Amino acid sequence: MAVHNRDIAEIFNEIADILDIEGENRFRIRSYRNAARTVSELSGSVSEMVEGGEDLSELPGIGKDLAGKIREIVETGSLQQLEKLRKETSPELRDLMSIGFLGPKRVKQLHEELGINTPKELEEAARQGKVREIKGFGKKTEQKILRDVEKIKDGARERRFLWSEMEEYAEPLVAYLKEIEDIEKTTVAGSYRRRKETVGDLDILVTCEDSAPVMERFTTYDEVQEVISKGATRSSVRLRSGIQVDLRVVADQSYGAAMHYFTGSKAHNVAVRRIGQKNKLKINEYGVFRGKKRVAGATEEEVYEQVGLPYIEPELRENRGEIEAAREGKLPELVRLEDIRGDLQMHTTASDGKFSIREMAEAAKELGYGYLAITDHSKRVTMAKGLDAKRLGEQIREIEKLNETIKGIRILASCEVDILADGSLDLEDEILDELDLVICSVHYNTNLPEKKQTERIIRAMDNPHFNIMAHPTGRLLGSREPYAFDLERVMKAARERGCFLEINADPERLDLSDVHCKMAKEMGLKIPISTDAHSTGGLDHMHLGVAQARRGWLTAEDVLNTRSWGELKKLLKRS
DNA sequence: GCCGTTTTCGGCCCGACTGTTTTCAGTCG
Repeated sequence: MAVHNRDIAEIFNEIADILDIEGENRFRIRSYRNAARTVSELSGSVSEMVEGGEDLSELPGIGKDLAGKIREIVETGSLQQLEKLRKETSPELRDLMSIGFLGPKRVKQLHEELGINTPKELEEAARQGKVREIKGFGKKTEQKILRDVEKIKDGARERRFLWSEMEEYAEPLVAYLKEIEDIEKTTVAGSYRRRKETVGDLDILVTCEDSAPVMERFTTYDEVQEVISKGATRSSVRLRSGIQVDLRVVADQSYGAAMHYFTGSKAHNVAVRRIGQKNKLKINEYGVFRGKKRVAGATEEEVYEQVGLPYIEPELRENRGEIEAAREGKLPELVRLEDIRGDLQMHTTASDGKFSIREMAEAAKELGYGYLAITDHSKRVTMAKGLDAKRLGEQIREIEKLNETIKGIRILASCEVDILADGSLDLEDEILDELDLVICSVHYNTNLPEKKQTERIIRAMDNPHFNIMAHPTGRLLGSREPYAFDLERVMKAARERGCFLEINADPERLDLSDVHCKMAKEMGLKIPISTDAHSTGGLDHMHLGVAQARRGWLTAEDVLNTRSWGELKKLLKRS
């Protein structure tokens, strides 16, 4: 059984939690958490690195000791140290930490003084009024515990929202806050600004002189269900949707420092501050300070300048090499929405789309594109009225006619052809030969063993008509895991054959992920960004795909459809 | 447990809010 990066990260996180409750040295605990993060965000497989004899201590945050532990996990599937810890302690206490404001110290207290191990026992004790008797706990804490235990039972676990879902909450709230006269700037920071594909909560930054009216307006917003905290510079609320929103108010002269601080990521901030520290600078949300003297703070550019770095785009701030790249002047100039010149995947009424070819073409023209590819499903996808060779032939003829009447944009004849279980394509070569390009995807037999799935896809790429693999991993954010296959091998195969893997800009897919984009880039594989629109409105999702590409370090050069159709055609041509 | 342009020891990012206390620990971001 292969050990995945996630398994290793989970073991380290569990060790960290147990040590935390045990009251171990907090820096040692941090080391385990850092290592968990490093491993889980790595694009390649740690197991394969171990098998390939690579030196794991080269990885950031992983030294000789943890490298040895990773090797043990890969080779045996478990870690002696964790098994021992589980025996010596009460590992179920971990669950208690998932209750809001209960951290390791309080969990330990509850365990030692009341013998509490589970949320159920905690509820009992709180109901009987035993919790308030512990030193440091009180009536309010006891009530909060009862409320939170209830929430856990309701299954109302904190969830992450799609970026596009979050936008629907963020924009109206920002507009609402901006109605206050004295407000100078209002910006959503946090992972929303970094354009992470899913966002856990909203961090809003406001600059103004007097914070009181802002806090008042914020905490009385009509979607607020609960005010978690309310202070002079910071307040937190929970909306009815379950989203937590944190609002920070600072003076305008601190805007840049505060933006930097609240945009994160945490790991990026820590790294930047560490550089500051070495240069005798203190960096906080109010500015950059040398002793007591503020030397920067109004803009983010200033903050970076003080630590000797150029401005780093929010999408890159994950401490995944951007600081080193910045230091060496090797930051990529990220692709922008304006660079996109065409859309290479969409559906029409011929299969499961809502609009005609003409309507899609006119909408694409409105967006300023030079071309669009019509990629209805092939016949295997019966549910979506997939096209057979005859109907596709008719569509090709229709497109030819439309191209004569609609000026200023070129409609490309294409198809989203299913990759069948044996790796053959769902349509015959004769008809594929008539298309401008061919998109291929897996919709069925998604649970083949990893090796078979990988070979199936690569076999499909052996067909010289295969140009682009659509939604390559098949994942749906929050609801479906990627199917099991070796993406790295598929990428290598694509590069060898002149095929490509797309970023699907559908809000639920965003497939490839940021990490996979970077992996492709490092392999020298260019990537198209397509919307997979099923309506004219769906074409607007392009910005989501571009954001994903930016998070994956892609430049306009790295993205296929930043080119004219003439140039693109040459790149698609397989020898 | 990691790490090094103060390099093999002695550090490890920084501040706000809450609840319970009476000066601060715990937790969070």
